[in-house]
Formats: sequence, structure tokens, C-alpha cells
Amino acid sequence: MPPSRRMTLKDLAAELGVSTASISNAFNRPDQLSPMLRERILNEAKRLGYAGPDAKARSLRTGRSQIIAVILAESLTYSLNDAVASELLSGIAEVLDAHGHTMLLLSGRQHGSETHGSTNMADGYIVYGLMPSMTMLSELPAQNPLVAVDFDIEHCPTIHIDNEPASYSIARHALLTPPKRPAVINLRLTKQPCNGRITDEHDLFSAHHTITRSRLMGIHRAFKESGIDPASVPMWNVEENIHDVCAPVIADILDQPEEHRPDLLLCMSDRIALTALTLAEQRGLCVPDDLRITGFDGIAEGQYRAPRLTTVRQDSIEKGRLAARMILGLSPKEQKYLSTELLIGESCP
Amino acid sequence: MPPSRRMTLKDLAAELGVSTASISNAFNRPDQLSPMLRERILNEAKRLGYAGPDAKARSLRTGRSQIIAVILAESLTYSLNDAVASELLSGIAEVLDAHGHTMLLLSGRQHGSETHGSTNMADGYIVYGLMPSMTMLSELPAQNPLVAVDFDIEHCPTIHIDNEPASYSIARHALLTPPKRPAVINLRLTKQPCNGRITDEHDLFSAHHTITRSRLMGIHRAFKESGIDPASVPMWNVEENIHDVCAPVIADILDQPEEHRPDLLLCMSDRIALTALTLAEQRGLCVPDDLRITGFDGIAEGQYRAPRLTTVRQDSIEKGRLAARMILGLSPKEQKYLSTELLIGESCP
DNA sequence: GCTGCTAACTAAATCGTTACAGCTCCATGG
DNA sequence: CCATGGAGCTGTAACGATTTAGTTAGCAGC
Repeated sequence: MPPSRRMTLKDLAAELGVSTASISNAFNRPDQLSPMLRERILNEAKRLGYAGPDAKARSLRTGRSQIIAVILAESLTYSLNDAVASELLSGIAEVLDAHGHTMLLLSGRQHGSETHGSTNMADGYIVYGLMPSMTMLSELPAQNPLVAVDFDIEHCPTIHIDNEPASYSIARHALLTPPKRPAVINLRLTKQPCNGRITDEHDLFSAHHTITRSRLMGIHRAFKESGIDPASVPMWNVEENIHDVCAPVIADILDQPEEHRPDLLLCMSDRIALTALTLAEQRGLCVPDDLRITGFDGIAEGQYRAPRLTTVRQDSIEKGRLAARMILGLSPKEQKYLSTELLIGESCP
Repeated sequence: MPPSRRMTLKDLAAELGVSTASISNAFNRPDQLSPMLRERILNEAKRLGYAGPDAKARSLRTGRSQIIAVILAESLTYSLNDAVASELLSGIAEVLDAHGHTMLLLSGRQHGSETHGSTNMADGYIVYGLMPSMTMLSELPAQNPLVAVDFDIEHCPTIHIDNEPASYSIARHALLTPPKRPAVINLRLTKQPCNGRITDEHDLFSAHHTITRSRLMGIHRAFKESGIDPASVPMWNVEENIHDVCAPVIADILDQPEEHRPDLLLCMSDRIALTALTLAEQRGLCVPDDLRITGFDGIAEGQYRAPRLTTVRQDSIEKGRLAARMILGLSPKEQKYLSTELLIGESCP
């Protein structure tokens, strides 16, 4: 036996003088053979360094790989460092792991034009966020289950939260104390890329970004209810939910002369709000006395600090758990809305 | 053709009246057949809904899956929410993605006693951190490449940083301003689990955790050099690098009567240091005037705040990139030490 | 003694590709 | 006119498992 080639199930069968079926059963179905033979096989396998059936061959034969692919709208580099996406992945991993599955990470923003060759190996797909191109999704094997999170696909079970009411509730809370100069910081909500002040209202609402769009609707509803004309509220936009991208926009906002500087900042995400908090503190502004700030998401970083962020907590971990359970068929595949919770921190009491 | 079964390469070949080899070549090796035939095949494939060769079968035949497994010492739930691990994963993903590979996430802390069935499907393994049990590693296919990060495995290329000198340098910086009451917060450095004050010096240095051990050595060296007996410095320990686990320990430290409360806190990680910062601010202590704090790692969260954390930055993204390059054979497989950088923020000027 | 049943095992087909060897045909060069 | 060679294609043997159907042997019941 040349040690060059790895040992296979067949080799082991020959060595032991039994059929390959018995070896396979010894590893997979203990009830199908006598305990004596099973033990003999397992011992000999260990002695000869056979680590068990090859996953590649098994997956071809059985049609299943025990792999669930998570397709993230953004790049992996971004997603892995984004708290919301990370929590989602945590929840997914937790459930998959408990049921003997593993997680393959893919990005919808495919490198170059080709999708990865290993894409169609997965047993199922969890899609997170708005896909830049739908072609990738249409190329997935149709018979494999697909679950979407925070993004609607036709005829596909989806997990979301109710963004409009959630956003309305936090805005309403903030407006209980009437602001002198409120402002809103949107996330990627303009048709044309715009990192700064939104001057043309008509440029608002890029067709697709329904999540942040709903959040802005909620905010507008709260404004109207408080007798404030939404059109009179200055709006800003950031292109990416990343500190370094948000910082210059927020610096512009805060560096205005005091009589123009907002005293209430409604932010579309905690990342934006935290950046605002940092920049305010660096300028010696007191939060919440000089400036009140709200976020959205409820990430840990916003709660593990002083002052804590006033925000809407969405349970991304639970989103992930549920998505994984749906994919594995442990929960019914349906449209599911998870509840949110208003967290009132010191940043906007 | 019943639409029940998925279309295969062989079906397509029959439909077109060409050999399976030509279909395969049309998808994989354009130079092996005439452009005319290739186009005909690709068109027909699209028309009949054949999405390309099946990854499961291909991986069996070729022996490669284009999948690299990342085995994390901690649970996936922890790792995905830890900034250092996330940055490492980012770096890995970036390089793998650029070279047509995908990333499979595994945890060394296997669920139950069985390792995942899909483990041996990967083409290579990147191991991060101290494995709770080495049996998992010994079961990996021996002919597949293995690269370790922050953890020594015999005869295995490894990527680390020089923890002792890095830790020494930041401690020395902190001690330039002589502290009245310095203290150290260790990370999982006791033999017996201990979340709080370390009273018995003999209990220090759990056999394995060489990283934090080296960091403490560096701190001790700096103390000696400043004429301070390390044994006189109170030491504390936290069991997990998580806010909720660190918080009670740090609360104990800060809630001591003022004459015992430390004025310098050397923390083994940024996570610990940030928790300390938060708790100090909540108690109205001024950092750095009442209390100076240092961390270790250089995570973004520590720099995107005011005051910024004084810390040692290790480039975890680069660690990941390098690990991925080694696994793919793009960089020589060797023992590699990456450099670190002292970041001086306002938390300990 | 015959039938029927179960436990324990085997033989062979199959999963969907890739890769190797070989075949045909036409152009080229001597 | 024959040899040479390459372009373009085909046929088929792996790859390493799982699974179905089938073969024993042993035992119980009548």
C-alpha cells in the first residue's frame, strides 16, 4: 500500500476482507451491522489512519453537503466588521452548528464577473440584504431552499422587521422634547451617490433601498404629527455605514455656526450615531444637553459606553437563528416580522 | 425530459449530440474547442436551464473544492463578534475571494463530540488561536496545507506577533509618568477559572495561554526597569474578552475607596480597556486625569471614540491576508512575525 | 421437514464530473 | 505522395463514497 495515495473506504474494505457497504455502515448506521464487526472496523480504521468517509464523495452520492451558504449583499470585508451583520452570522452559526451543518460565506458583490465555482455545493442559501445583481440569485439551484433576510424576493420566505413603525417610535420619542433645529442623517438613500447635505429633495429615495426608505417614512410621520414640516428639516446622507465615511459628513454638520448647528440628530444607524457622538465629544459638545442623538439597530457598542445610545434594538442574532431554522426546515418557511424594542439611553433621554 | 431531476452535463450532451467532454471544456477550457461549438453549447445550456457543472461532482473528480476552512478556537458566536477575530476573517476573505476561493467557518470547540462531516472537504485549513483539543487538528487530512495564526503547531507555518516586546513598549510608555497605584488586568491567565482579583501568585500562568502570558512578561519587564516590584502591583483576571464578563471585575476595581483605587490600568486587550473606560466615565472619573488606561490590539472601536485608547495595534487584517496567501501557496510557508505599532491616544498620553 | 422471518452481510449500480487516450480530418512541408 | 502535426472532437475510466436489492444463515413455529 503506497502511502502516497490517501486511504479510501475501499482500501479499508479490502484490508479487512469485508464489503465497502459494511465500512460505510460502520461509520454511518451502527444499527446495520453487528457491534463486533463495527468495532473491528473502527479499530482497524484508526490503526491504518483512515479518518472516515470522504466528504466530497459523500456529498456527490447523497446530494447533500451539510453546508449552508450565506450570501451577503456587501463585501465580506465590510460585513465581517459590521456589528449588525456579525450578529446575524452569529445567530446563523449557532443553529447550524447545533445541527451538524457548517457555514460558507459568499458575497453577492462577486469578484469580477464570474460567480464562485463552489456556490452550487451548498444545501441551502440565506441571503442578506439587497443584492447588487439579481443574476447571482437566479443562478442558484432552484430545488435548494432559499431564505431572505431584510430583503424581499418573490415567493421566498423572508425575515424582516417593521422599519417604518420602529423608526416612527424613536422619532416620536425624540420629538417629545421639542428640538430647535432637528436634522436627519440618512444611509445611502439618494439616487446619485451623495456623501453630504441633500439639497434636492427629488434626489431622495433611490428605487431599491427599501429599508432606510421605510425608516425615513417613519421619521417623517413623527415630524408631521409634531407639527413640523418634514421639508423644513435639513437632511444629510452618508454613502457607507463606516466611521471613516460618516465622519466628514458629520464634521460638516457640527462645524456649522452654532445658530445653525442641529440640537437633535436622527441617525439611520447606530454606526452613524456613534460617529456623531464621538465627533461631538471631540468638539466639547455635551450630549444630550447641547445635542441629542438617536441611532438605529441596538448594537452592543452603543450600549457599552457612556452616554448610552438611544436607539431601536433589532435582534439580529434572533434573525439569524430563525433564518437558519427555516433553512433546515425546523421552522415553517413564511414571511416573518420580528419585533423591535425602543432603547432609551442617555444620548437622547 | 422530466423537470423533476436536475439537468446534468450528460443530459445536455445528449440533447446537443456532442460528447460530455466538450460540454465540460466549454465551461472550463475555452481553448479546447471551437468558438462556434462553445457558443452553441453555452446558448443551449442557458436555454435549457443548465447552470454549469455541479460543484460536488467536480470536487470529487478533481480533488479540490476551492474551499478553505477557517478553524476558530473559540465558538463562532464569540469569534464573529470579536473585533480582532473579525478583522482576521476579513483579511482571509479578501484574499480568498480574489482568488476564486470561499471560506468555510468551523469552530474548534466542536459541538458534542463529533467533528463536522464536511470538515475534510476543504482544500486547506487556517487555524486561529489555541485549540481546546488537539484531536480535531490531528484528524485533518495530512496532505492538505495547514497554517496557524497566533498559535504554534509543530512543523506548521505560523503567523504571530511578538507579544512580549509589544507589551513591554506600551507598559514602558505608561510608566514614563510614574503611577501612584498601577494595576494589571489579565485575560484568562490563571490555572483555575478566576474572574476577579488574583490573590495567589502561584495560580498565575495557566500552562497554555502563551499569548497573554507573554504580554504579562513584557509588562513585568517594564515594571522592573522602572524600579517597581511587579509583585507589588495588584493583578486582576477576566475569564472572557466580553464586556459583560469584564464589567463586574472592573466595577470591583473602580469601586474601591479612592486611596486604593488604581490611577493606571494596564489591560491585556482593548475590549477590557474599553469596558474600563466606560465604567470610569459612568462613575464620573476623568480619563486620563484620574485614571489612565491602556489596551492591546488596536481595534477600531478604541480609536473611533473620545478619548482614544492608548494601545498596541496589531494588524489582524494583514495577518489574515498573509495566512490566506500562505494557504494558497502565494507566499512562502514559514514562521512569520508581523510588526506592531504603539498607538498613543488620550486615554494614556 | 418445510415455511417464513430476521439479522448480518455482500455485490453492483449510481451520483456528475474531469481527464486521458485515441480518432478523424485537413493543411503543411519535403 | 507520404509523413507529420495539430485542431477539434469522442469514448470511457476513474474519483470515493452510499444505497438498493439480494444472498446467506440461523431460528422459531407448526
